[in-house]
Amino acid sequence: MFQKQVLRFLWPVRGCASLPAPRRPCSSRPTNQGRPPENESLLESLSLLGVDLSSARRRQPGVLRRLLTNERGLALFLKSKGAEPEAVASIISRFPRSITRSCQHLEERWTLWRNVFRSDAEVLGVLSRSPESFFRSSDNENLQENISFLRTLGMTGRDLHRLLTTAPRTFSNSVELNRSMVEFLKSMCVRFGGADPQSFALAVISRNLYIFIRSTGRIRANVDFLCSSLGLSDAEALGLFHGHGAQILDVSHESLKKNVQRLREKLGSLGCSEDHLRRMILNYSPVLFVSSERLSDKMDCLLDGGVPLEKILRKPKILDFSLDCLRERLLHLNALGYDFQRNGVAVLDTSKKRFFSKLQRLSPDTYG
DNA sequence: CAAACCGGGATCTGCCATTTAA
DNA sequence: TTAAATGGCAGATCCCGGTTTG
Repeated sequence: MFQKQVLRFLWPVRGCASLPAPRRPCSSRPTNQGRPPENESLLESLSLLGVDLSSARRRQPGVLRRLLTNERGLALFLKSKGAEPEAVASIISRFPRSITRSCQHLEERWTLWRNVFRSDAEVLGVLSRSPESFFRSSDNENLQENISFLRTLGMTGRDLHRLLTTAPRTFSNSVELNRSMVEFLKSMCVRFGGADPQSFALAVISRNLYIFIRSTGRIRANVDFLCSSLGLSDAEALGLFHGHGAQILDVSHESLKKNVQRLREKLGSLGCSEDHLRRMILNYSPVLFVSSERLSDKMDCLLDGGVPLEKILRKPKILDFSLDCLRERLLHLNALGYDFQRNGVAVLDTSKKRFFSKLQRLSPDTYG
């Protein structure tokens, strides 16, 4: 109890267990390149926990020089939540600074995360996957503000759960950063003449859970590029980004440009116009996720398999499926003399189960 | 009834650069 | 000055099935 008070007095701002490293006296010169040496007993203690020291050293060398750390407290804490020793070692190896958090701080942060999740196991799962997301910030107040802010926006418990599970880094962003992303999304809505910026922002977030871990600069660049490159009207842009286009906002800007350009070239070589390109992307913009080489191969595969180009342009979603999957299905369908022109291509955009029951109906003798 | 529409699930971290704090 | 905190980046689908529609 006494010790805790002392620590809090010495480091009242952040809930940190450790003291700042004291000045080294002049008489004992630092040994390696003017830096104080690593803390030998800390290294021992970490080794005992199974931590990969070289990994820790490579990532956050400063931590290994600290005189006061809380690795044992952290290990006990995580164990009490159900973590295996290997998981603890992995967490510390990947984010060494985790050992500088005090037990009280850990309890607080865990509680805040736990309120969003359904069980300790879920928290542990995400934490193990991405230790950095949990530990990178020591600001629990900011975490609380983030949760309040997102709730105020109108996000439900389920939304928060999806968000924290999928993109846990979001919750370690400063609340100002998240707020500015929301403001940016609202301004997008206004720019395109939308009526309800708030629900537009929520829709984009719900369709693209990674949005908060992107920069507004990237999103803006992608929006501007798509609008000008495709010559979108306000209404088209609004509809696109509110719908499936939300997903493609966080593709890296260079990739997006490249994929649009390659798609443009591919369609051009097939005799399509700019308008075909525009309509294809508006029909299913996630087609821009497909890497350009793969996309070209898939289109060739479909065309060779007898799928009319017009059908592909109208339903680019079939390009989502793997080359192997498309080949296999085309093989089956061609063997049965399936007419894509007459019967459409929706049969390619189904689950395996549905596809084979469809085949069965088409040819009970072969597939029954 | 089957086809078409539509959205969601898994996973997406680990590293570097810059700014801030002590 | 060092280390902590924070922002930002690269990478580049595939598939399933509930619900609505015809």
